[in-house]
Amino acid sequence: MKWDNIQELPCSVARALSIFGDRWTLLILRDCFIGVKRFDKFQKSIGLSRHRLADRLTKLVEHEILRKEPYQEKPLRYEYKLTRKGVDLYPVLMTLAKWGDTWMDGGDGPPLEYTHAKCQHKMTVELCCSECGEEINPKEVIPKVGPGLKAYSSRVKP
Amino acid sequence: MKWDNIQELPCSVARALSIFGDRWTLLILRDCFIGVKRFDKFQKSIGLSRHRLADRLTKLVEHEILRKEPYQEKPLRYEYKLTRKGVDLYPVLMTLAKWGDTWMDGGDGPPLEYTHAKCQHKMTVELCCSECGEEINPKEVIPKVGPGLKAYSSRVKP
DNA sequence: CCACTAGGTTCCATTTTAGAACTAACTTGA
DNA sequence: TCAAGTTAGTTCTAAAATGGAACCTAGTGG
Repeated sequence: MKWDNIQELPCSVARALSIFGDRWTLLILRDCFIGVKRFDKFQKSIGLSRHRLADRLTKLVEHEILRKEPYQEKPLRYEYKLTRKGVDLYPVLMTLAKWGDTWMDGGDGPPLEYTHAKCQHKMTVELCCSECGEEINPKEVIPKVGPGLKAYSSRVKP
Repeated sequence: MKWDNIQELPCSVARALSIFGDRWTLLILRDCFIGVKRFDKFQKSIGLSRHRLADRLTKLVEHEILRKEPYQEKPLRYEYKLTRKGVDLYPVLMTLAKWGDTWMDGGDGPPLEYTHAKCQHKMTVELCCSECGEEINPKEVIPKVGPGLKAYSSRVKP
């Protein structure tokens, strides 16, 4: 299976990863959430080659995860901003960061700590049920075939 | 910057991605959560080359995200099981899946739907504050320098 | 005029990957 | 007993992706 075919699988994880399942894209998005907007800033912050960076930014714009907006004319310059679709990736980044904080801190504690403006406490993120609000235990979540998988099956072997 | 150096950055997202920020590893872990345990099942389910699969499984075992356990002797065969560290990746997979369900369903609806055994409702996952339990809005989370970043800075330029 | 900034693009050597074929150590059925 | 099947890999090679340096374009500041 080639990477380019992965987005056709009837799996939301595979489809999401077809866009940012590579070395650098999620680091670019992490930077977006901490306020980085310009080409050179991304490059210095992340340390990837300009070549790759240009490529990834273009891809993110194509997928409408970032939007290019001019911030000056003469010479015309753009900055990259998260769209709604991009902001929606916040839970992915935060759960990744929490896992890294827990398992990869090298004994030094988390690189960043977070405060919740609403309740003013130092916080971490938790995964909760949209219906009862309780914290999720993986064993208590039962996956069932949904409409997307049914539609796919009927197309593949009708 | 080479990929091999990424895990040394003082960033939990980068460190986490140094293990599974590639094309296939998160798909292997997704399969683990739906009960896949054996080499051939992974290969058929995901469609990556046997070569890559062997490589990724070895890496996941080295990082103690999976554990190899014999399920028969003569010939000796192992299966791969999630460790505690691996199970802790559940929120990452579920938030990825939710994003894919929302933005990449191709109009067919989600491939899988989930029921919460505890409350018996069809559910999605939400990101909540560990302290006040309210749903997280990215704008209300304030990151501050933590001990991990301080320790790193004092090592790099003391 | 010269250096500098910002945002790329081009080129090429090195790395990584995909896919097919091969191996090893058994088990099963005819 | 012997061929075929199962499971879990490993080896090989061509093709694709990557990293890094140099170059380009369109300005600004001195």
